[in-house]
Amino acid sequence: MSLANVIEIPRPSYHHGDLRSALLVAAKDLIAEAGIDNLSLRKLAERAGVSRTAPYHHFSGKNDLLCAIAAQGFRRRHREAMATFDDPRLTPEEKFEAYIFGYMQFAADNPEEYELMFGRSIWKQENSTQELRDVAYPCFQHQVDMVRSWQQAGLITGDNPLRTSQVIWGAVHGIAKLFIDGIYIDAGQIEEVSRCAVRMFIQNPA
Amino acid sequence: MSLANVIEIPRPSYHHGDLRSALLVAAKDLIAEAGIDNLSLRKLAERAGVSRTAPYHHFSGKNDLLCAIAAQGFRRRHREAMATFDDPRLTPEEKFEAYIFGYMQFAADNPEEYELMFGRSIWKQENSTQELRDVAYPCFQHQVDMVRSWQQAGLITGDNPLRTSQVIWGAVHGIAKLFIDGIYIDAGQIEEVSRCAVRMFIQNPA
DNA sequence: CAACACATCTTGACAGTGTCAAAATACCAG
DNA sequence: CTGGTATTTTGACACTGTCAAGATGTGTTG
Repeated sequence: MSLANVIEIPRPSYHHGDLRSALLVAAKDLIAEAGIDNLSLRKLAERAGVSRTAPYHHFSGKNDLLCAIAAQGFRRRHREAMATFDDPRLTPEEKFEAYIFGYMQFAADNPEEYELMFGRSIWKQENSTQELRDVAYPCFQHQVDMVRSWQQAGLITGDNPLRTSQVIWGAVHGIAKLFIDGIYIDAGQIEEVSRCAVRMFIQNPA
Repeated sequence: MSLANVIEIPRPSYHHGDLRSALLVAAKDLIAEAGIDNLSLRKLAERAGVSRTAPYHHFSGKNDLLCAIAAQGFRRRHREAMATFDDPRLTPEEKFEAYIFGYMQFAADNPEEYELMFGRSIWKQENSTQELRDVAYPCFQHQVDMVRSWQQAGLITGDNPLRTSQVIWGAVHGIAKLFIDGIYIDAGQIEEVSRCAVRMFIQNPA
């Protein structure tokens, strides 16, 4: 049993073996294949080889399932971000650049998953699961910590790390969204836009 | 007959009087009341007092209707942006500030409409209507023109106006999205974040 | 004025969705 | 083996968008 299984699969279950994680895998496949809109509980159940309402014994509803998938995405992104930020071979400036480019890469590589992770459906009202919040908030906090370190290194301006982080995150998030949604920014421009963003945020680029 | 009617209502029709614009009005009401997800063609038809399939004689489908509503939003936002940018009493710096704050205000005042205008549903694939593109693209172009003028005034950095515009627009768009979707930025922070964004983008803030 | 063409609207229908209730099945502890 | 419980299934309901076919109103033309 691999480490990934320990993390993703909390309990082995009875009939199916482990329907819960099987559903999560099938859901990610469906999303990657044909987009978030294409994911329906019924198709999902059919692909997993179970009845339409079987998923309801592992997720309280569709929203619950979506939150679980999004939580996986946040975990993965968080790992990525920490890996590059903790790389001792990189200067603060290289780390900042890697953060921006890494963020855009993540969004470009997993557009549908990104759409879900930051889509309003799982966040608006009280839709977000406790699990999702527990996973996502540290991810958000890490961005603030990174920004604070860049400020202390004199790399970027701004006094309040939280506000500065919100602006920078807003920028990468907005660019990613415009790109993913097919509004105004296309694939060929994404790298140049990222570079432009890095230049604009770094102080004294001379 | 007001100017608005000349713009919004292309043709008076037969039975209902003008079902097309009545549907657009009812749709905007429904969206403002209970969100984009709450808008269904059937509820819409019922509110307009017609049968379920009547709207299909004025819009080719739901996507077509959504595009038409979004187009109205772009027209309104474009008018707003032009009005403040063409105000001769404002300095370039004041115009830039007014643009950022005006953008956030528009998003905050019409969250559901904003969600529709920049939602992926009407943009991805080939969903966008010709009318929508004809209205939105000049709106996008205007942002580039504004950025160019701010660059020429030495207010903001960056050589390529298009790239710079994409970054700045990405920033305001991303902040607006994070706020609207209820992720990490709440109503009390929005003004401070906007101010922080202005400060970060303006060159030599000393 | 009558008749035709056409725009407009309605009724009926179909496949698809999320979700609940109740019945059936499989598993484990006693 | 037996009882209880976790798991799954079948049936059902209210929705959704959309199409086909028929009915009705409107304007134009002969």
